[in-house]
Amino acid sequence: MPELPEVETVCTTLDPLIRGRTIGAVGISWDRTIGYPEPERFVQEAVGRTIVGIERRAKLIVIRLDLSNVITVHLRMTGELRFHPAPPEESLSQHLRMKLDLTDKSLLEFIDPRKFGRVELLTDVEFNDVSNRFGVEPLSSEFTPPTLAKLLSSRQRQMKPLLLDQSVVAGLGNIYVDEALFRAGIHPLEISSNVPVEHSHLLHAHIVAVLTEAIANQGTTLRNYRSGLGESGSNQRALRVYGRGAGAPCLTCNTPLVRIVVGQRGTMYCPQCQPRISAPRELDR
DNA sequence: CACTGAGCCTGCTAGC
DNA sequence: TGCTAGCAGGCTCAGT
Repeated sequence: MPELPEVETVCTTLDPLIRGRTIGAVGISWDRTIGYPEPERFVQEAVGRTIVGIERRAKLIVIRLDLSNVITVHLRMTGELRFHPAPPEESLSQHLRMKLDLTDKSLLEFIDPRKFGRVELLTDVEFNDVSNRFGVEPLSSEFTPPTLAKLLSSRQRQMKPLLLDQSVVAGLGNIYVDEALFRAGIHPLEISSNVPVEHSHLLHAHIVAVLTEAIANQGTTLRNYRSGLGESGSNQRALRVYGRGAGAPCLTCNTPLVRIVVGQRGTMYCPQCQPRISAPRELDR
């Protein structure tokens, strides 16, 4: 599923392609894809707008329009935003949920088999409210080792749910949290306030490294993810725990990896490399 | 505050 | 071969 590196890749590939183009028409084939406003109004307000740029905030694709509006796209699990320089000959994807026809005949398609993805049209002011609900951007200069140390020490939450919480750190998802915790040697159920400062500094470095490497590899393609040009990423071969089966040997120590469910999400870790610091609570068993 | 579970969805796979 | 049950999970909301 698309997380920060995948969304970043989509944005950087799409920006030079759609910047400066104007929306001529909007097609909506699954109403609930439009999260806000009502589909009718979405169309009214989008048509005629010129795209001035595209950027990322957390896992949101932010398409900046003229007249102080934005279109945000959240890919959720299986969403794909794909640009076509000219209308495809035939066979529109059966999973096409929305498309923007641009006035130069090019088009931007939103394809989403699972229908979890959402597209919204907001004013800059409304978008700022959305943006302010997200936590720190992990690749920004504001994300420092002391910043992360404080985020961990000020709460008593399990590490994995904490890192997945978009209001704490923005853009991390299941893949990169598992990978960063593995590299930092931190158990996914460890209580955040019990993580020593040196360990949190290590985690900081690994979060940055894991995301930076994934962006360099154009993202992780396990199933659906594609860039704005329809290309797969190659970061899947850099994964050390995510996507490997329970019992697969740890690449560091050969210990069989363990799979648990945390907050409804499958979680892989190495019991040898990621030991608990504090005593596990009853419920963690 | 921290945590749990339901609901949203459909393609894929394991098992019969 | 053909069918079905169960799994995958980001996010929001309601309840403990």
